[in-house]
Amino acid sequence: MKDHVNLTNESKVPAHEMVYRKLRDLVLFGEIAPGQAVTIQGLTDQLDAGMTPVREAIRRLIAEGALDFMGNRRVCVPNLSVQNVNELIFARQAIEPQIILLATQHATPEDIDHLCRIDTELDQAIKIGDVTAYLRGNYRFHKALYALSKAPILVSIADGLWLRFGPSLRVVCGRIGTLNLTDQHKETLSAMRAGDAEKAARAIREDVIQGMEQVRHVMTQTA
Amino acid sequence: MKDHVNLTNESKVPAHEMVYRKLRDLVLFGEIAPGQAVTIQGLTDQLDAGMTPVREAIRRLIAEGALDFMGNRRVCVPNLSVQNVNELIFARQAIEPQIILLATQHATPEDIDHLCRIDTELDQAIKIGDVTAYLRGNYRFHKALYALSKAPILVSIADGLWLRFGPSLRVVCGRIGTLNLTDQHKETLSAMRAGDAEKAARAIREDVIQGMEQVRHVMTQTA
DNA sequence: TGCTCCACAATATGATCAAATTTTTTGATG
DNA sequence: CATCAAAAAATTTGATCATATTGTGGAGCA
Repeated sequence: MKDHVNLTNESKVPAHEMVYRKLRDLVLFGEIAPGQAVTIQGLTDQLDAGMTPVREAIRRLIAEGALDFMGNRRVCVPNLSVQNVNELIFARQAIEPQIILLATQHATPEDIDHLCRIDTELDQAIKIGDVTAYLRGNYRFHKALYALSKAPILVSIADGLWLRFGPSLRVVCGRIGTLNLTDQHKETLSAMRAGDAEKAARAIREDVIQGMEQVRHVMTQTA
Repeated sequence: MKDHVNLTNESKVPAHEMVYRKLRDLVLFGEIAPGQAVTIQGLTDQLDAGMTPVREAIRRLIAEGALDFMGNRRVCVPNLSVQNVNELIFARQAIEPQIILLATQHATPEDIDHLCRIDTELDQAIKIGDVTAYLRGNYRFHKALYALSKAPILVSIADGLWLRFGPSLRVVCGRIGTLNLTDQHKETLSAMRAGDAEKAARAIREDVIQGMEQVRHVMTQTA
């Protein structure tokens, strides 16, 4: 009688949560391109889920800024304007260094080892030019860093920002290639290992600004 | 012909949007106290709306951090910890001055007159000790300021922060009384009128820190 | 070009099922 | 016989779906 297995989940997570996560991933990693429309019925088919869970997931993503509610009941992944990118740069460089400052204060050597492993995978993805692996790995690196901060509100802000510029990162990679990507992960990690929170924060600020400047560069050309 | 008025709306705004706004107000102005539970069925009765719109509104508010999704499918208005307040202070003082900087650059004399009128109403509310009018007016003042910035992403972040500390402001007012409230609205406005964006930003930073310190003070005692 | 009408997609309702909490019942122990 | 605890029933609440309703964009026609 309990054999009605819920096809997609471990019968623990509700469907609307499941749909939310899938859709979030689709947007965050650029699998639904900026500008592309999103329909409720399209998603009920694509993710084969009911209509109610899909509706709820879309509302959540709209509230987080990952989707845009055009006036006429139409929903799509937003295109970033140059002005938007400037706001994102300001917000990230204002928030993330503080998160890393706190993270450094809480990080154990094991935590830092874990971060190093993620970063190594990242380098590998860059070397072989696997864009999807790079995007996911880069996000995973930053997320792991956030988790150490024990600062849920700041993290939720930073997460919301990712949802906004994430979709454009695939475009950026396509334009400049993974090999030309730079980051400050190594510098951040060595500062963290040394327990120098201020220095780690400065390194991440560099990392953020470098990355976002590349986005700005590409967006300026496109617009 | 369209005289089938929908009791609550102008037959233009969808029900889920209507429910969202009402519920948002209820939370933002502390009419649902921090810690208090929120049930779907309770809201369908209280706001007399269908189940689907209520569901979507709740999801949105959860995504914005205004409501908290406790594990067992239970939802409530979050209680702020001292740690949370510290995060909020940091985030507000990092973001809002930039918004006001941009706002000052776009503000016309008429805009500033409008802000002055709101601030006058605010003083009135303080004088007669009308807590609800004070809370709403204070929010209205900051919102009007935000609107001038033309920076939608930064504004949505700031708005999200209000949703988190707003519920506690009523508690703060109850504790220290409206007459002991201080703000830097006059200083901000005169700097804006003089076109000194930097000074206006500094004034708002003062305003934010002063206000949030009062929250921290009360929360420290309560916890 | 501007109008009417049609089809489709989104919105909203209420029913149904499942899970969780609360209350009641019952049994064991001091 | 009273008290407490564990189990079971009942009620409350959430999740999901099928379906009805409404509104929007576009096709067809003047």
